[in-house]
Amino acid sequence: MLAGVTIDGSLRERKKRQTRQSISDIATRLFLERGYERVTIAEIAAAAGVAKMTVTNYFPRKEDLVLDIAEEFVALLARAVAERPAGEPVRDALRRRYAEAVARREAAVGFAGEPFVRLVEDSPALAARLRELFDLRERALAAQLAAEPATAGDDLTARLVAAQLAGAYRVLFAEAFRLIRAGHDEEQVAGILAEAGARAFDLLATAGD
Amino acid sequence: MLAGVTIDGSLRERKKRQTRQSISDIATRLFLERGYERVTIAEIAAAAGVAKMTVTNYFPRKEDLVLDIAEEFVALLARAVAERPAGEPVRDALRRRYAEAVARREAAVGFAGEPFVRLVEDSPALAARLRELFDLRERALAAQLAAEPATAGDDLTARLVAAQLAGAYRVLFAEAFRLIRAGHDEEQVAGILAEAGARAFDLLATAGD
DNA sequence: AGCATACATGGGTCCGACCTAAAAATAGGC
DNA sequence: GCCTATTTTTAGGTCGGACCCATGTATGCT
Repeated sequence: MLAGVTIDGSLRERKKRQTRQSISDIATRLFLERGYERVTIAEIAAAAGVAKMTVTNYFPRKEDLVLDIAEEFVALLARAVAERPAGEPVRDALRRRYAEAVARREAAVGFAGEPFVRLVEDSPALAARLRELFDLRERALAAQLAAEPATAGDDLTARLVAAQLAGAYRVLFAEAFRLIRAGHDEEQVAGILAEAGARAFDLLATAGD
Repeated sequence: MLAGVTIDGSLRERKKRQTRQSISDIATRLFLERGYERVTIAEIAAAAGVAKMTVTNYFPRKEDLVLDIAEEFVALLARAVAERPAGEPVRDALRRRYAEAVARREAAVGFAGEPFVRLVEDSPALAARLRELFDLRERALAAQLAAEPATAGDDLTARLVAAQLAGAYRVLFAEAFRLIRAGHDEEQVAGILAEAGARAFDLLATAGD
């Protein structure tokens, strides 16, 4: 409790992770088979062999069963800025980080299987949750920029710059989904996005520093 | 029917508008009194003296009862671009239109009473709907830009530029809400926004043309 | 005036979100 | 190893929003 780090190897922790993973896997399978809105929480619980409330405990909202990378997704840009080498302009750091994410086929920039892409884009609830995540990402970046020496104190400018930069990432994410839906394979998508990313960041004014 | 313009003075049309307006007014009053989530559709229907389904017929989603300016809100930017004088750069048109909207205290750029602002921002459902409207606004602008001679054919660039421009409007809208919540009166808000708008558009690269 | 259309009604279903009390499982002290 | 405190899971329920249907009623058109 005090030493809250009840090591993640404890029986309790392990079982929790197992239960969580099992629920998530079963839910994903059902969603891909039949579509997001046509699977109910009760069905997932039944299929996973747990109580309805257990599903809700692990995933407060149904959308969380699908979009389970929230933390990483939201923090991506703020982290890239915070961890950049001293003296590097913000825009350069984000351009670099984007290229890296594409090279690594990271989900946070839009890499996913076609069925998953369709699942998310065809469901109003999931699309709404994705918008919310983009919004949180932009806010996190704005907070980080406001804490930077260069922008310090000027919150409005920080928010404006964050909107420009996060906006580029968001459009590129949508482009990734579009390409995947159009049937391009991962390698093609990566190639096109690398070039699109370069163009996107060239378009941006040298804002931030 | 064929000459579908069954003039809006017909009895049927008038009654429809009355019913709609009456439901909307009563709903707004209840929401401001008790908060969005603590008023049910059934209560609104009862207070308005109509059937539950009638409320649903006019306002398919509960959020529509509050955010009833969707069409105007969504079209604002695309329209400003479409209707600008020949030869005027896109960015200039939007800068001009923003100043005009502020001068006119238009709701589409964030002018509203403080209770209304709190109502919207404190409700997850309404905040989500607002995000959706911003998204639709950006898409409408992107579509308009893609149809412009200068950007024609390059959809990705159109989407990137639209994100930058619509992003500025979105941040300025949030700033308006923030100022209103902080207790500034309409005149103060207008003054601050006029200046903030100028800064926001200065920050943007000369994109679009 | 009469007929087709469109609107409103009431009665229902379904599901996600949430609650509560109690049961089951585990961790830690002894 | 046992007992107790804590955490996790369970069962069964309420509530509200979205939706559907058949029916009734009012309006517009000819």
